[in-house]
Amino acid sequence: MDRRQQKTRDAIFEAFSTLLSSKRYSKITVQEIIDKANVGRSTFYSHFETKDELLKIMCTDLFEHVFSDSPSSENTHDFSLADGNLDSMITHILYHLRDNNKNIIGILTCESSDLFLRFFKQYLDELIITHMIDNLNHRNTFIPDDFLINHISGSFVEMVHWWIKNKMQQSPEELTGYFLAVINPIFKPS
Amino acid sequence: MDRRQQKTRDAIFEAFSTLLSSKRYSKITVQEIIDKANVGRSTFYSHFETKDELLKIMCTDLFEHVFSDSPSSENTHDFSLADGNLDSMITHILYHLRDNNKNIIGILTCESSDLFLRFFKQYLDELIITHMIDNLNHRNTFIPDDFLINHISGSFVEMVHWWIKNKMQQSPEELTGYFLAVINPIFKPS
DNA sequence: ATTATAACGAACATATTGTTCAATAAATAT
DNA sequence: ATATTTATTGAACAATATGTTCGTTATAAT
Repeated sequence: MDRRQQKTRDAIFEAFSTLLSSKRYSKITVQEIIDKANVGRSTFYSHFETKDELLKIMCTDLFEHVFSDSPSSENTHDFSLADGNLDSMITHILYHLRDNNKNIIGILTCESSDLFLRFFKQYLDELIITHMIDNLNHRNTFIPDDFLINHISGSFVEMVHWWIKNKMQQSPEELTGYFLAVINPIFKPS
Repeated sequence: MDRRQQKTRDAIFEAFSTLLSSKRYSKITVQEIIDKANVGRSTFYSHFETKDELLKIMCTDLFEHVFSDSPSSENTHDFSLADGNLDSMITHILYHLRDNNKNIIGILTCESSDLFLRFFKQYLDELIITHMIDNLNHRNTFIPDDFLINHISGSFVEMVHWWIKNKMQQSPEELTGYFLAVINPIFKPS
């Protein structure tokens, strides 16, 4: 990729992220972004069709980074709740979210986190479907699969939302513990 | 309240709701609202400062309607999970959401439901804090109260989101069953 | 019938969006 | 090193949205 392209792209990401940390997404204008990024108007529109697309691409970039080197992709397709696979996977994801200090600090700001978390949940849904399908099959409850999937990914996202809102005070390990404590009991025989 | 005020207010709510069911909130303009509601521009702005405020007021109206005559407000402050209080309360809320055919159909459309659900969760958080505080105290886990509150209200909201997305196919009673099946086990001794 | 108050609507300044295009700058290829 | 390709620039543009103002008209309340 042309160095010039990369430069403007980075500048736009950087500017957008900074803006996101200080004000709500809906209140940010393209004008502000290009002012802060110091790129021409036409340049912005040659990179991104709209502000929405910019956000989506930034989110996708982050997710790919977070999930690409996650333990699950290296090891196995088994997320069984018994062993520590799910445990380490969750911890890993949380570390990525917390320590990603590239362009993502802003996007995680609670003021604008809703959009990010909505995209994030879509990713999680698919992740759970492909990796936890065995767990879901080997249980005997009346709860539909897709309800359960939605519940797990939804709980995760709401937890991250709470975490961000609380300035990420808890360690990833702590959070993982909390999460498993509210999710695991569902699968245990009563 | 002056009949004229009520009329324009209703017309705006109605128009806004209709628009919400056909397109995303962020894409709806004040111009479209006043065109469809057939009210003057200055009239709109004498009622609502911004589009955001309009949404917030519509949501608040709905919540007050949903929660005002809920079982909990009549009977007791005890939401104990043992008896059927929580059960009937949840069912009641779900019925309200499903059968409210005033101005709310649009706002529940999945395309725009995020904002609604975010407001909704704020309400739920407070509801749970005031009504379930005893349940939270009488358990012995390492999970912090506010994490648990967030988990419960978050799970509820994500469930409603899933429900709306699936065109509300399940009955409120079914949904309540699912919800209790994923929440109750947390409180049971392992 | 009188008074008060809402709605109207046109006009206004301001801001944002997304596009176009010729000129300029910087990268890549030969 | 030179030529060629490609990206950026900035100004100008039409189109649209925002939020306000104010005199006029219509409709409630008393």
